[in-house]
Amino acid sequence: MSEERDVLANRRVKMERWLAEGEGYRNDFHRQALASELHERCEHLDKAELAEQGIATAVAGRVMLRRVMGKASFITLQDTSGRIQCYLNRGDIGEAAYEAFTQTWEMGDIVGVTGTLMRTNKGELSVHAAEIVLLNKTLLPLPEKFHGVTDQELRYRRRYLDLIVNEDSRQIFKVRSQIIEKLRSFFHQRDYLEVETPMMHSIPGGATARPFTTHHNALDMPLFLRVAPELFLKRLVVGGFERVYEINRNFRNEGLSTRHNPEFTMLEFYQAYASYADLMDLTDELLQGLTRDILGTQTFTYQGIALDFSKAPLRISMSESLARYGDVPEAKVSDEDYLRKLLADEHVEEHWGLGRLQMEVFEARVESRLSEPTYITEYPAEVSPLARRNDDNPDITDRFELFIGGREYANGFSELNDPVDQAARFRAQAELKSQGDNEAMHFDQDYITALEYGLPPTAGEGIGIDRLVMLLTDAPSIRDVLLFPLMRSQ
RNA sequence: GGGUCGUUAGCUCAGCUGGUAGAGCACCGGGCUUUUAACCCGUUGGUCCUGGGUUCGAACCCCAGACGACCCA
Repeated sequence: MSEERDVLANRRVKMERWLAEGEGYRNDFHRQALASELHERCEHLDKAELAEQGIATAVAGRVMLRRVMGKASFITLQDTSGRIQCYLNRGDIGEAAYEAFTQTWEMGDIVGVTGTLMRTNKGELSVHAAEIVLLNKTLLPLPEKFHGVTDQELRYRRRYLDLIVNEDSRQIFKVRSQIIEKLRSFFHQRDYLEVETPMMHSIPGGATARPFTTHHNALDMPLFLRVAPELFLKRLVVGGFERVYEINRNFRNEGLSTRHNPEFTMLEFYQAYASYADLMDLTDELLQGLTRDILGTQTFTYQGIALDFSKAPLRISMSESLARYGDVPEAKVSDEDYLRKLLADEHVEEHWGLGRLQMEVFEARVESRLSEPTYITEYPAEVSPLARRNDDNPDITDRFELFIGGREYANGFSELNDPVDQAARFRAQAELKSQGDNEAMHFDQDYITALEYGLPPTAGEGIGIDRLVMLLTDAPSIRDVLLFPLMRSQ
């Protein structure tokens, strides 16, 4: 391979030439406009009007396209807002600058262009350059200019390349930011206080999930990355912050899939003097507002599944859902032996009671069939260690989960505020843990103490933000909505 | 953990029944003063994922492995 023909060596040579002959890494170029601003501002101006007005501007960005035609050239710059074309004419910018452009500028370089706005014969808005500046060079070539990066792994591992090249990907993360902004304003409008609670827990709690473990050296103490903020948020309600929410990361030591990343973002919110039914109403409002504001419509498709958020989701109880979607005869819904037989192919523990069996059958046979938005209510107490028991039936709780397209999006319930019952439920969880269930909860005495000071009647809910972003951006994988998804190290 | 598919030039991809590899873009040289993935002419560029095996001969067939995507659990 001859040196001059080697792409990488060539770029190094040009970099050295630029450092030797150019102005180096300067940081005094002042951009006056973004690409999108110029397009908006000049939308209604034709070629003659632009020529007459001679609007001066300065743009900066990365060179994405380059068309050299002898003594004149076009380059297409990309900035955070979009793309703008620049017209470089040797007579206008001078022979030396034009020579530098043709000899040392490359695709991917970061440049500044000062000039006046014009429209080409074909009607494209362009900056007619008076002065051009090379602000930084790329040592590595960008991906192919038309196809970009299509290799999924490379898109995840080198997200910056994906972002440079794929507008769709940039759009997903802009929408993600908008969604989070909307969520914050939704809760602020309703007098919720945004709080941050610990990510490092000495006793992991708030969800049945396996935690990551770590260690604090100075205190010589084991610590766990949180699996949920729930128990801390309820301590705050005990403390008198009657409406709190947190948007932050949770960590669960589970496998990776298109729906699971070990760290993921969760919204949790708690409202005193509210019930789980109030939160379903609130969630309806939230989703209707989000779909309207983000998508501009309440009917859309996710991965080909038609969804309609203009009407409130169905609300049906778990046992009802087993009969309606799970092909469980109504008379058998509470028949332990029958349910156990249904789960013959699954992992089943001898000590599981009716509630756990119903939950397992639900997950195996019902969940994936809940295509249109549906709340499942009346979860068994056995699988809901933090939820308030139902007044009419102590074996079930005032809890719901929201399913859309066969996937869980939200989990909410009236909070268990009876410290004696909560202690008993913790003991049951600890017993499961001692039997080898590493997803079971620990006994959290400090949380019981907090409850003993009195938690007002409260309802709380968690919504997975990543899944919500997937839903609203029609993304097939959670990795598409995480800037830097966890990847096996190379 | 199981199944399916994939891995070929810097990038995006072809490559037939097994006969030792091609295109476009990028790069290099030349031409071109309103182009649009600019164009035209001429070059250059390969650990065909890795290791075995079959064969006169393997990118291609077989075995094992690595990595990835998707589906299932």
